[in-house]
Amino acid sequence: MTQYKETKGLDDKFNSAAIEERGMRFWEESGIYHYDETASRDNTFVVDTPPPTVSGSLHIGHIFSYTQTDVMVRYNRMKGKSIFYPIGWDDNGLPTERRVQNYYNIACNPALPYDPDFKPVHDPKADGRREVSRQNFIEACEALTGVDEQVFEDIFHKIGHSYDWRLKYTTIGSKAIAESQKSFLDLVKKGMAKSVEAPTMWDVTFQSAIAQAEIEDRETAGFFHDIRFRVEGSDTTFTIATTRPEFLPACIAVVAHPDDERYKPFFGKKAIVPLFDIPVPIVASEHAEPDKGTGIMMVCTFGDAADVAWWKQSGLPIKQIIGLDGRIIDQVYGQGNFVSLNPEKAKAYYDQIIGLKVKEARAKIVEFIRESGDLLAEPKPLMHPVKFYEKGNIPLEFVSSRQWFINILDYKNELLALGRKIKWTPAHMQSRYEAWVDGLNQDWCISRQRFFGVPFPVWYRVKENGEINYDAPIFATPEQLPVDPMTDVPAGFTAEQRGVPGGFVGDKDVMDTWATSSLTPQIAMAHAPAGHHITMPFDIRPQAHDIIRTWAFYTIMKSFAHEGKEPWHEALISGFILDPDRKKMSKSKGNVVTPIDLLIKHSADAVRYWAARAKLGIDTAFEEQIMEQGRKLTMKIFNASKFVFMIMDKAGVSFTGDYTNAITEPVDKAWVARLSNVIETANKSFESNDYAFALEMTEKCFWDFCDNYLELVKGRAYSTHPESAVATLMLTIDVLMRLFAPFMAFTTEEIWQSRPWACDGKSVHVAPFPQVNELAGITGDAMVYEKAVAVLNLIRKEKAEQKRSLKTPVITLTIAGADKAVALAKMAEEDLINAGNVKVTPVWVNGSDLALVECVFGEDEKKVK
RNA sequence: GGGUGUGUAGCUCAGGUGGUUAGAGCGUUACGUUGACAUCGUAAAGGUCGCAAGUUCGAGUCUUGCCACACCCACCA
Repeated sequence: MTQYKETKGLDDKFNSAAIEERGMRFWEESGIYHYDETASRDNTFVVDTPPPTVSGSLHIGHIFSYTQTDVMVRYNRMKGKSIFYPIGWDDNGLPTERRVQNYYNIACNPALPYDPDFKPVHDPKADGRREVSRQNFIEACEALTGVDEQVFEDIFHKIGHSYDWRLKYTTIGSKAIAESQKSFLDLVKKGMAKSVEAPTMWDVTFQSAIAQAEIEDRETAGFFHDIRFRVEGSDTTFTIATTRPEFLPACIAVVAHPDDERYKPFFGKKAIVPLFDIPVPIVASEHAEPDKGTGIMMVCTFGDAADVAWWKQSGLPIKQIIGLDGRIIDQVYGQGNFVSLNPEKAKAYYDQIIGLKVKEARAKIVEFIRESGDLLAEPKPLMHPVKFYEKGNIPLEFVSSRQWFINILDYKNELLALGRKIKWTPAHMQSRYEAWVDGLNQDWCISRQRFFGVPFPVWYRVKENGEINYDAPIFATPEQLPVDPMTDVPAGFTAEQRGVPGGFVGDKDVMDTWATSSLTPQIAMAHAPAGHHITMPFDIRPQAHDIIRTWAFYTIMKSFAHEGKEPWHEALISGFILDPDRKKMSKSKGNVVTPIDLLIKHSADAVRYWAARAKLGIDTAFEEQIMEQGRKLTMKIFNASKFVFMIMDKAGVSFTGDYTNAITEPVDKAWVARLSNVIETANKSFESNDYAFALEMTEKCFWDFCDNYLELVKGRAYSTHPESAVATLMLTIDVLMRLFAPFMAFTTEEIWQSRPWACDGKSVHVAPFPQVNELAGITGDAMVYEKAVAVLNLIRKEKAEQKRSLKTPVITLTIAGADKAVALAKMAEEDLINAGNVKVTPVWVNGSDLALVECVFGEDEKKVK
């Protein structure tokens, strides 16, 4: 059996570093965090751990929320459950790609063949960015994430998180890829995934489609442009106010509200777009609001989501002018859909904006309409919300392209219903989920035009004329997974047929990183030992509230599609760490403290204490003082325990293991009743995920123990009849260490292993969490203890007020109180005499509240000397 | 514009089912301990529990309205 340490007893001085070393090694070697796959599902606590993104450094926010989960897990472990607590690294996706590109100075070119001899080298200064094949690029990603992951792993070990490291996975690992592809094929089979050519939100920087969940609004400065439009066949004009004049050449219609008297006469007629002289229908539409702008607006290809929606139902021609690179496309005005009453004039204008970026084109068009007199007023500045990709800094555009979509809009009701089957802590986080599902207006676009991600298990036939036939994709078979269509060959074809007429091509996109992350339960199960009994729903999903719309939502969606039920019973939503100015801490503000420094400075248990003090879902200020408080607490736990061990040693009591018969004094039994209350509260709190309250009550009880109970009984423990007091002290340490264990994982282990009694060498973390029935038969009337402390405090207070030492002897003492109170306090008379250094037998008299009637001090012993 | 949450001592936060003079830690000040304690204790100062009504014998705790802040969602001509 693994031994915790060579030496017996506690060190002279509290040394957190040494204790942490011992704990880490002991837990690792004894394998107490290993998942037991033979346990039944009922007897297993299953956690859907969030895999942290490893591109970059670990944030103190990770430490915060992951520690809260660890506390809950430790409680459940002590309740005797087998624990399935996996850990994974989310290394798939854009953040990793960008880091790898810069770190190794390489770029991915999927057209290149794999180079088995390529070795990535950290060389950011090298000239030119070397292009490598997708497989080589992925290997480079894996190499770098491997390094990053080791750093993360070290920190999680140091903070004492109790993952089963044997279950470790990465989201770019082959099993995770296989799971993602399996999920995709299942969605295809169920008719929920389809590939369509449609306008989608497009980021021109990353040149990829993105999903609704990755969009964020930013208040952006812009200008209103009042532009004159003519009504065809008359001199009548009207004014359109727009922030995006560059869309004039892409205008397909003009709309106003059907009840808008100003524009009613125009409906059915045509408007003439200035500069380009495009005749477009003037249409009545509910989605135009009379009181916004001038009440009449242009519909373009495509200014915003409303344009897209309107275009879809109108059947009007598409006039795409913005390309995938965010520049104006080389269209020929006067041809195809680009009709004009004056094609040559239109072409002359349009040709001048071809190839320009959107902003440049806008400036140019403004220049033109100013010259032509169609700009009716100087542009008016305004601030308005504009959609951005959350990681980008150029506004999104709607661009038509072929993408894979998952149908979510048709299942909103089912997804809401599943959300209601999950217990959310805090409960109000459920409304965030509901708000998000309610507000969904796009299906989930899961294809990304990137490289480091899960490829689609799909190929397309190449027609004899060289065109790609997207209508009948060839899907991989389950046996082929994981598959890379860029290198693997579909059944029935040979490698030589790639890219040739009559042959095939692979789908070159990769999946949205959430398409993989949303499968963390399935991925974790794929990494579990054979014969495991894990099933969905999992027990808990811990996560932060910012990713309810992504991770939580997508996981529920996938679970709905694949399992037909909710992915977890409970969602535990953690808050954020705020800096002292109440702002979310972020790297860009430079206010991030690295976790490793905090662990060294305050100790692991102190940082755990800080995290566990905060309730779930509550944003918490970053306060090193709380960590300092935690450090003092661990030290106090250590010293108090050491003191109890010392008392035991001096008292020379040989303990038989039977607390029930050993604890006989009323005041001791009363103290046990106090303990019993705390045990009940702690259990109740943990059951409702309120670990913070369990900690608070435990801590309160512990200080009470140190300040009062210990002071009361230490005299008796040194006396001729120490048995009851010593047994109670031992019992208290036994109980308190287990109550504290989920929080102060290291310190409690040190003390647990150093007990001179009942120490079987097993970890405190697999000892049973204290239960009230352990103390049945011992507890007495808690009031005995309370009254005794009340009297002791009267004496202490009197000494403080007289500015006398607490050791000052009392030579006359008369205490008044109600009969009942006096009777209770009297039961602890011996301890009161000891603790108060009372030299006489106290006189008890009848009164109302407990009070000192007479209290005379003798000479301080020190001064006498 | 809709929603959720928060508003308690200088700071960070507790305050179960409404019940005596509203709590803790940190910070400040003054004493005292320092033979378990790189500590700890006692005490002081500091709060109209965001504001206003209401229910109640009684409200920090329940109801309504308002104010401020944070976040989420939407709009985004």
